[in-house]
Amino acid sequence: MKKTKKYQRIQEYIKKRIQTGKHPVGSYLPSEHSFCHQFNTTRTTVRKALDELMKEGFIEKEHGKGSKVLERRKSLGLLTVKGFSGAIDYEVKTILTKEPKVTDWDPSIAFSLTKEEQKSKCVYFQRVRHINDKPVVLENNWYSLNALGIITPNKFVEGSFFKTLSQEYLIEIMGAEQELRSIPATKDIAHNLGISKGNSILHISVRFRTSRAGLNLYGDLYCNTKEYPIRNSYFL
Amino acid sequence: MKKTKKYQRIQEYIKKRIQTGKHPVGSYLPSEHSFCHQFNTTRTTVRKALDELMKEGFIEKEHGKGSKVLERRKSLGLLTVKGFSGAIDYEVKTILTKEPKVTDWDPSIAFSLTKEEQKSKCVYFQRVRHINDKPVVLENNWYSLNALGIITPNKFVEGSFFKTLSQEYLIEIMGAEQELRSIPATKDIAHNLGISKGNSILHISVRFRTSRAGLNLYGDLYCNTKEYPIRNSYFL
DNA sequence: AAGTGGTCTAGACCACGCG
DNA sequence: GCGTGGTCTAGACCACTTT
Repeated sequence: MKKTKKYQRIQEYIKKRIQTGKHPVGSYLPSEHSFCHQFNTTRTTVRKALDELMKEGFIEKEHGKGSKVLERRKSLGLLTVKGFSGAIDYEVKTILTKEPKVTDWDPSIAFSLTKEEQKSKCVYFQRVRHINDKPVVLENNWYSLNALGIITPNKFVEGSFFKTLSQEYLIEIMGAEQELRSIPATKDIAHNLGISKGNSILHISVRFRTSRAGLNLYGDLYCNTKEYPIRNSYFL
Repeated sequence: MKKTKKYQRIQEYIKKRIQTGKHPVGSYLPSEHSFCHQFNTTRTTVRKALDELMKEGFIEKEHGKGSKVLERRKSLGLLTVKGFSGAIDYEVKTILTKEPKVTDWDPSIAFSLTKEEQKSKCVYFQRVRHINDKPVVLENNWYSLNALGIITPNKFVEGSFFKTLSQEYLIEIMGAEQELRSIPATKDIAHNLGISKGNSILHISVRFRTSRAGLNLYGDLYCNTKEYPIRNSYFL
């Protein structure tokens, strides 16, 4: 009857414990040996489970010490799974300019919606990211109401939407697609970012795919890159 | 005496054979079993070597069939290790507008050079990428003369600089850093891209780190994203 | 049925970090 | 010295693809 693989069950067990705070960020997991006892298996299998968690960015291993729980900030293209703000490596203050509310889908979304999404209303909210008290990124977010329901911002874990999804709903980001364009600022964008209409800004459209069936997160970011360019690094 | 790990030796052996064309793209590697005989080891070790090659993007596995050699096009941020053009998923024609030549370093490079690089002259060349016979990306490239020497474009493998590095020099890309800015086109850029001065374009500065000590590849890309936005996807 | 990769067992020894 | 993770052996059985 059981079809799931043993290493996957162990992997999911540990992942859930990390997501629900049983193993806080910075702490060490129990040793591989003790997992072997707990699950009546061998190190090969336990190590396979831990390898997968490492690939997913939940832990890192330290030779001679143990497996340490990481803040999940795995790079995903320009952005990170920790949140939209991850692309900017300065101190960022976030101001919610439009509270989450149910609306129709915005036709400006750069990706084609699934049939399920088209049948659903969507939840929309807007935020502005500030660096040194100057607005730098204007950010629109959408997701399907049917797939998740409305999440009120006062429920945000540490103010982060992605952290809330992971820790409260056990939803993880699985992948993303994005489009980048350089455009002149419209009057509205310019007003929000405190710049002049027509200034060059970076427009990033992104779709995050999640581990919950039918749930995608859509984002539309307008970045003033004049003082704070978007930076990131990659390693193979 | 021997310090290298067995799986690493197997990994390097197979990688070299892929890079030198002994296992062409699309073909299947010998079976895990046969590698076990060849290296007098067990499948665990062979599989570890193949796992690493999979992570590096050289192969993929097909259950019941074998390990297939891939065209190495692993995504690296916006770009790909196959080449700068990888960020644009249309048919791209490349025109070499300035042949590789030895010059001083351009102060416009967005990254700080290493001491070694500062002591060396650099090799510079410029290309323009066309889509549907329209110029879309203007690309400046630099690297340290001392670290590699000058590579003449008629030696480019299939016209690709990165393929040349991999197949002729066994140099692989290890990582990259980049900065993105939205800027108005200068007169020179506008001229090269056939647009008007002041139009919004995307400026990408990138440094690729390679497996050869002291060799970084610097790139400066000016992209007209009006008709062809930069697209990419990621999976965790 | 034969051959491939995927999972798993039950050990062994080594390299690293720390008290 | 002890506990940790890293490498490796020598098998077994399963799942998938092809003939």
